[in-house]
Amino acid sequence: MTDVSAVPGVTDGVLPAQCPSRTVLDHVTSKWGVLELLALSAGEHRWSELRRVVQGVSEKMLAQTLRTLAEDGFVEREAEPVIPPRVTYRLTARGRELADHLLPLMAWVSAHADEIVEGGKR
Amino acid sequence: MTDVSAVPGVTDGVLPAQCPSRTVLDHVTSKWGVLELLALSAGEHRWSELRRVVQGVSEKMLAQTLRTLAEDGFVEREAEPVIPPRVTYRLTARGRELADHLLPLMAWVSAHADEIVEGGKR
DNA sequence: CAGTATCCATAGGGATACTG
DNA sequence: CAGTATCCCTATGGATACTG
Repeated sequence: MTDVSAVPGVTDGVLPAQCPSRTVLDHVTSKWGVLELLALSAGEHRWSELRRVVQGVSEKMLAQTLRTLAEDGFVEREAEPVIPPRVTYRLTARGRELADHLLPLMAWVSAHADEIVEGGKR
Repeated sequence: MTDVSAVPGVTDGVLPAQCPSRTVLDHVTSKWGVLELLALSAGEHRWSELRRVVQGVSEKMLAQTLRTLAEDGFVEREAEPVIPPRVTYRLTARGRELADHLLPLMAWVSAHADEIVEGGKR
């Protein structure tokens, strides 16, 4: 069993509705957010690489989620003033901490995904 | 650093677009899904308790996400044929495994949420 | 009590075109 | 190359009413 008490308020209200945790959680668990964090956990990437690596993401969504991840201090953006432009994204220290918690989850999910989707509870 | 290679395809394609992992990941990281799993990780709950404990969730969304979580085999639904009806939800073995990976993440997020939302990267 | 059904608003998100 | 800007559509999700 796990130490549920490590998460505040799990017995009474499960994250009190409008507390900051809800916001951060939404950013972190967003469809494209996780995949981008996952991609960057393997090392820094340029914009065009991320577009390719995070299959299916639109430019709009890539820009949007990268911006919020940067605002939350998970991702660092480095723009070199050259032509053509060259922009690199990498995890910050905080982002790496987060990724350390995200990766085991992702690993577990991708390890069990097949039996889950086809077989249901069997 | 974390062992990125534990997640298949992180260097090439980050979860090959239409592989099952994407689907399961979406269920698991859905806005209400995480909160419900979190709530149930503290112990079994009745429908009405979940409504109250997972603050802000609508009946529609509660029903919908509980159903997909049940289909994925994370949650077990027990309906006792009494009047008034009494339905209890609890984690399955698989659900507990998942929660074990989810809880550390949640704990980290709620521990750091304040500094993240206000201070940005500072 | 534990849902389902219905209606409706809005935001998520895709495609395309344009720019420094 | 690395984005923004725009249009547009659908799915998410809230509120309400109804049922076994």
